[in-house]
Parts: sequence; C-alpha cells; structure tokens
Amino acid sequence: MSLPNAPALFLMGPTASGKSGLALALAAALAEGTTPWAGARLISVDSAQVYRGMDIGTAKLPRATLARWPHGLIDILDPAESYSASRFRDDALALVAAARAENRVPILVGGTGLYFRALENGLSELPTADAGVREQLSLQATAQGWPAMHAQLAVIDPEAASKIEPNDPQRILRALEIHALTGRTRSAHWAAPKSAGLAGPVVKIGLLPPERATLHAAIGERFRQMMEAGFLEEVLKLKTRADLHKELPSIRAVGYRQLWEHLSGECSLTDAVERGIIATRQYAKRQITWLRSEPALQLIDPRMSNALHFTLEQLQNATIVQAR
RNA sequence: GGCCGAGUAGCUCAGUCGGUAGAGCAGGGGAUUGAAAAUCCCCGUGUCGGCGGUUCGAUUCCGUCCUCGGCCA
Repeated sequence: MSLPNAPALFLMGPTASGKSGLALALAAALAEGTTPWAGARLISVDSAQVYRGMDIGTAKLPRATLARWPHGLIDILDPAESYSASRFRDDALALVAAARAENRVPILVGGTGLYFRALENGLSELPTADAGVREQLSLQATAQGWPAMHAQLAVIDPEAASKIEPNDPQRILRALEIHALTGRTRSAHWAAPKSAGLAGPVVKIGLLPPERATLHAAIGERFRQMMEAGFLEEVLKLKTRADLHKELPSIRAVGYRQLWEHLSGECSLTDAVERGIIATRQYAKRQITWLRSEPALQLIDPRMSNALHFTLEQLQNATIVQAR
C-alpha cells in the first residue's frame, strides 16, 4: 500500500510579486513534520533561471539560500544553450515523481506560463528545433519577407496559417520547420494525441498584487537594486564571451538584452535601465494575462498575511479529496 | 528689460491654406504547443497654455498675458 500522491503545488505570479518568499516559507513549514508529508521539493519554473552565470538579472535567490533550500531546474544550462518547454516538461515530470516517491510536496514556483501549461497538459508530438533548418528558413525570410513565408505556409498548412499572423516570424518559422523535418503539417501533429501531462492532484496558487501601480513600483525598485548589485558587470562578463550573441534566448531575456545593447554602444546606460524597467513591466503584464486564463487558479494578494496557512490548507484539502 | 523660438495625448512631436486633431513611445486588453523573460494582435477626446478680438465658426488669424528655452542688454 503506497501513500497517496502528494499534491503538486503550482506557485504562479508575475515577476516581483513575492513568489520565492512564499515558496521558502512553505518549504520551511512542510519540513517541520506537522503535516502528512515529509517536506517539500522546490522546482523552478523559469525559462531564464536555468542559465548559469545569469543570477542577478534573473532574480535568483542568493547562493546561500539556494544551498539551504535547493531548487530543481536552476543553473542547469550554459547561456550558449537553449532550453524549451518540452525539455522543461520532461525534467519537471521526473522531479515531481522523485519528490512524491519521498512523500514530499513538489513546489513548482515560477513565472513561465507556457512551462506550467506544458507540464500540466502535455505537448503535441513535435520535432525538436533544428538549427540548420531554421537558418535556411531565416535566410529565405530575409530575402522575401515574413508575409511571403506566411503565404508559403498557407499553401502547405492553411489551417495553421489562418491562426498565425503574417507578421509573427517565430510561429511561421516553427510551422515551416515542423513540415520540413517531418513532412507533416503542424495542424496534423496538433490533431494527434498529446504527450501526458502531470498526473495526480494539483493545487494552483496565483500571487497578484491588486493594484498594477504596486507591481510597477516593485519592478522599478528591484531593477535599481539589481544595478547596485552588479547586474551590468554580470552582463559584461557574458558579453566578453565570443560564443554568446544577442539572438540567443538567454541574452534576449528581459534586462540582459537592454544592458547588452548599452554595452554594444547602442544607447546610454540611463536609457538601457529605463528600457529594461519598461520591458520588465511589459513582461509582467503578459504573465498576468496567463494567470487570468489559468483554470482552477486561486488568486491571492501577496501582502495577505495568512498566505502561508491558506496554501497549506489547500494542500490538505486536495489530499482529503484524493483519499475519498 | 528688448528681440527670437516654443507651449497640442502621461512623454517626444506632427498637423489643421479657419470647419474642434494623429504618429511613435509609454500605458491597457488579448493570443500563446521544443526560442516563451520569446513572438505577435487589438485599443488614441485631448479646456490644441490663459483671457479677449475678428468670424456663421478659432487649436489655426489678430491682440494681450503667463510659462519655458536661446540670443542681446
């Protein structure tokens, strides 16, 4: 007789909303032994914190804190490499299973909406990105323009073309890539069954400051703190590497992109900081859009004093429901 | 104090040969299937600096005042 699966906890919210603090408090509370579980396992759901050497700008927890409270899926890649939603799903499923095998609560904390969705619902069976194909398609796009590429897609896969804007390079490229690699259309792949998502109970908590102005103030404040903590030096260190460039997913991250441009002489530092803050606000807005469309999400105010107990209660409830 | 220039959306500015105005950025909403901190879509009423005058009608022309630049004293 095995124990019932520990519920997986999704801790979602925009950047600078206080997710990390709540995650640590929960891990500490679960470690006390007063719950049915033997503690927690923290798993990061963050497309930028996967990169080593990108610490300040991605708002990673301090090294000492991470040593005391290890997080899965932080510092697993070099910035020259690329992660993906698919790899995240695989990695996270394995970590959740490992946590449950120890009767620990997997706490998935982060702000990457697509990763949460890929984990929960699975993904279609699609080919992995292919640098050669992408380069060829990009060259063609440079010569002909994206609307022409979109027209080409409309011939191959009219259904996908109708759902993708003629001006959306990334999705047009991907749809053409899928066809080039498999001979089958994106639509055909999408119509086939998806890979499995996360099984077992899930509790979803969303942290959202009720006033946008509060979030904007926190974002500006935190960006300035990052600058004081040596963010520019961190980017400079990346920039001295010959194998890194501004097209990489890592370097395109919020803040890194803007400081990289400053270091390339494209704008003043003051401008770069200002635009970095703006980019962070816009990123947070997109994250909030994900939150709003998330089913079964319990939204809480980050300033709520009993957020910790509320969340623990939700975990207990999920377990009781499962036991029935 | 004199002369010149500028005052129009949160910001930078365009424009109206007199019929009450529109871009970029910011901001808001949305989409999101191996790059997702990415990529894209939609959203523009504001005493056109104040007060007078001319006019059927003034943000536009005229007068005057205010504010901010610059030059000259």
